[in-house]
Amino acid sequence: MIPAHPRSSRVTLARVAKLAGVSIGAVSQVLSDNPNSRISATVRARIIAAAAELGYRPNMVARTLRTSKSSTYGFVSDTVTITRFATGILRGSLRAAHERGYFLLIAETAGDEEQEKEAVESMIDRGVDGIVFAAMKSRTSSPHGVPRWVPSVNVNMSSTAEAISILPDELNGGRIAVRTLAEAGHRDRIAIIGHDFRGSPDAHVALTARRRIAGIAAEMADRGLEFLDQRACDDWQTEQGYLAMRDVLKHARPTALLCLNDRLAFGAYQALAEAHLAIPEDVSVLSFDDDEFAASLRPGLTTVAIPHERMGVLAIEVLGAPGPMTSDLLVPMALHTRESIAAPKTSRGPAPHTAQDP
Amino acid sequence: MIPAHPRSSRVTLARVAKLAGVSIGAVSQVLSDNPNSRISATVRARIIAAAAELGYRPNMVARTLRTSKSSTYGFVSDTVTITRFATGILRGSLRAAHERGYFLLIAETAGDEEQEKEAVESMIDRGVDGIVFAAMKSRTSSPHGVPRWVPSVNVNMSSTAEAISILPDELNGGRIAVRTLAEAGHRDRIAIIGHDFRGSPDAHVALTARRRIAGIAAEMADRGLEFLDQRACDDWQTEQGYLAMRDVLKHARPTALLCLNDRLAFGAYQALAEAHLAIPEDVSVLSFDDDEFAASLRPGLTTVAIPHERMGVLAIEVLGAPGPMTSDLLVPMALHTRESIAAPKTSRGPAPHTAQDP
DNA sequence: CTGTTAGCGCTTTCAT
DNA sequence: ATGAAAGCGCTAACAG
Repeated sequence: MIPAHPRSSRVTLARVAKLAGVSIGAVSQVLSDNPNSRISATVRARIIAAAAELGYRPNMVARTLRTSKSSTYGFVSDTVTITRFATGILRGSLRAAHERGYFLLIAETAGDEEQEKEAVESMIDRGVDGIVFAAMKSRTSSPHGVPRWVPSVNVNMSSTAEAISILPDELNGGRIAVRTLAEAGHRDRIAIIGHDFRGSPDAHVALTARRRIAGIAAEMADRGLEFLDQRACDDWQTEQGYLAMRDVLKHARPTALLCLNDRLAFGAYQALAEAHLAIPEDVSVLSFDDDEFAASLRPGLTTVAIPHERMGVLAIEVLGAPGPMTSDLLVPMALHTRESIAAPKTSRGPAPHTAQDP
Repeated sequence: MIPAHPRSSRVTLARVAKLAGVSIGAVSQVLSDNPNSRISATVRARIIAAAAELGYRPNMVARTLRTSKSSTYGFVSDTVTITRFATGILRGSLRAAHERGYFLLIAETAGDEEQEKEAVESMIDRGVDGIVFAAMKSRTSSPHGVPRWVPSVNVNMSSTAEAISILPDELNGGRIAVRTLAEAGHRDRIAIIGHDFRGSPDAHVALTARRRIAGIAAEMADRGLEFLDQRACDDWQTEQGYLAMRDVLKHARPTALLCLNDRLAFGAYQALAEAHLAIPEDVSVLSFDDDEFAASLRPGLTTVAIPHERMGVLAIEVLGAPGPMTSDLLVPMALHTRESIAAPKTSRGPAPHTAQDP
């Protein structure tokens, strides 16, 4: 009796076996490329032909049940969507996963620990082979309650768990920024927005931002440079950038402006425009992140980009790697050059590369 | 002999049954809330207690194999990430799915038909209960090769397939835009950027955009209004907005500007600033989409928003609905009011709501 | 009312 | 070299 099956009539190994005139086991061996099993070439060919004719596709659910291997990773983030940061990571992971024949099961937790725990459990119930934790806002995450036998990796968040973390190399990013400005010829008239290097470190600043700041400070020191002016911002949003820049212009006339992220720079652009100061002729602007709108600004904003996608790719590679890795991964940040930087008007030509005291 | 199981020792129904001193079947009935089976309250309590004590979690893979129901939907899009549009839909779907205990399996196809087909097949291999197709760029999609017995729904794309589509109500959105401007008092000096209403319809314009344009035209006609000036743009990017606005200003001096999307408006802002024209005092600006940066502009851009999230939510609701729906769903667009609109300087006060001929 | 049984489709020993 | 058979963990139909 042929039961009218619910899911239409998906082709199973049994059907292929019957058509090829062999056993189910034999078909399985051939179609799942089992290495240690010698099936005669003729039979093998017959099986493959039968499978093709029937349009056989393996039932991954059954295979997963049998092998405890699902070709699926979980991807949990406080915000998967919204910001370019999160979507960049997702994009990278998606691509890397696809290349390996994997799919991603997504969950968004809004930073809520309970939701995260629930998501992780549900994912494990569904047999994921590993989980990537990504974060926008978090500084240091608490352990997410992943059983030891489920591989996991943290992206853009350092965790107290034993899993490894993938982070942008903000320290070097900060250095790159200062170097870029210095090599364009800016030395004594650089202003910075987002942090006050004379004050104590902002308590609210996230971990990675702190490294960014440290990198900037280090490179400034190495070159014997000091900021002409600096403004701390309690939040790195457009509005604060606008306000801070207006403030700066009341007191000083920088040739270059370093913004701690693109949104601040966006605000600064507006303040600069209001003051009828041209970018980059009057003041060069450099920032961090390479947000979506950075290329749409006029002139295009030169910025030290966070390697979102690369980080997402690495996350998948780590999950797929055999042994547990030991140390965190620092992914290099790269300068995305657009039109917002020029040599200062007053002292033309690039400055010498070596540090020089005044 | 207790085999050292691979996935640590996940608690199974068998373990719970043993602890509770009942059969596996009984436990299954209780824990999966099988309605038609009368298990005595005492036994039921004993089972629940045992499950709790052991921390039992159902193996969804096994359950799926048995029931052909995975509590998982596929989400395939040409670009899941990058644009706010796509991520908004994803966000909505994610939330709605979560509320129903569902997860989303994601795939990004870059608009490639081969990739899409492959993704769909792989998802079905994994037993998804339905698939949502979302699109950024597409106009009309070809059928995606989904078997009839897998529910599917299209978001922001009309398909030739028999699945229903969820689309923004662009026609009304266009009307809202014109009405907003008219009610603010703008009548005879409205310029528009992105399309030339005197020419033939731009062949390259996507389907939804075409409806947007039709809505604008209809509302203008209903009110007996005509555009002071208009510029077609072959691509709705920031740069074209800037160029178009500069052009407009050479010939005309509008009191209001209608941009066919936010990026064009962003460019127009820049041209307006260059011309030392203040928004909204000198010219009001209104556009469409509510892109991420719309709130960051200065002044904040008033825009007719695409209901991304709502569309994403509806997609999941449609998949979960019992019977196949018949007609497409048009989701209303809403005006997001910010600061870019004011009454025109020349003729103060709102215009009468009824249309009036010149 | 409860326990036993028969698979879902697949992989993997183990006999032949 | 190939086929038969035993489950992975669960649900649903059927005995008891």
